[in-house]
Amino acid sequence: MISKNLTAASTKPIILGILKQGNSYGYLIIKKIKELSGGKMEYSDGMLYPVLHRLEKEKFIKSNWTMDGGSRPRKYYEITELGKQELVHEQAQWVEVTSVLETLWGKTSTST
Amino acid sequence: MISKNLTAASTKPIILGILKQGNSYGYLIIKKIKELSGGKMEYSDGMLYPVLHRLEKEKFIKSNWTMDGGSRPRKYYEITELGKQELVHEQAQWVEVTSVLETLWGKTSTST
DNA sequence: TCGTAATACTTTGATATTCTATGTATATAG
DNA sequence: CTATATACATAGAATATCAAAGTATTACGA
Repeated sequence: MISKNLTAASTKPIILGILKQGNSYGYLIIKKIKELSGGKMEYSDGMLYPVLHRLEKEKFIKSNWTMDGGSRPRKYYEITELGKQELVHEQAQWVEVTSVLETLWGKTSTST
Repeated sequence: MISKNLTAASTKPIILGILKQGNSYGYLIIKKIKELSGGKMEYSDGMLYPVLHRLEKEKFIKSNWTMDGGSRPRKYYEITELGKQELVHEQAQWVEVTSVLETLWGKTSTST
């Protein structure tokens, strides 16, 4: 299992990344994350929905209810332009930190 | 500046990584992180010391006071065997999550 | 030698975050 | 008709965080 901190740090870029691939809704996003991580990351609904609400409040995503004939209502989320910008920003930060870590890992592994 | 979440997620591997390179003490660790990140990550002392205490309590690092002639007392920290194992573990998790993100980034950038 | 800045470590507690638990409701399979 | 999966929502207990304040020593210029 992925640690709490790391989960927290990756939640935003993962959700935005998934939505950049195409619109989706809460329940499906949870499944997609589980699938993408090979089961290593698993969000409960109580964990994910509040994050979606926050991201929407911050204008990174927007939602609209859909009732595809027959199925029950779903709240589809879509990434906004602002959200795309934020994703780029998140990406840059991730690379930044990873680079610091790689410097350290590189140096620590020289002893073979 | 690096986001709070990402800072939180990287604190442990960064500290353990620095100490794996060689013993160090709080004040110097703060400076080293700032230097390594090109100023993008900056810990206040109030942020770092409690983390060191926690890591020591968890047996990932151990400390001993030194009084090199002339200079004031310093609490040097050293990584333990358990700490080295934990670092490997942290590293694996980081790679895991980065791989999920890269999958998403890869797919999102196909549109050129 | 006096004052200031840098070094060095510590702890408290207000503030913010998180996520568990719980609730609602529909669709579907058996 | 019942159990389970789907689908979304939120209160608030529990926890984590970090700014701020405190202590003390050394270095250094005036």
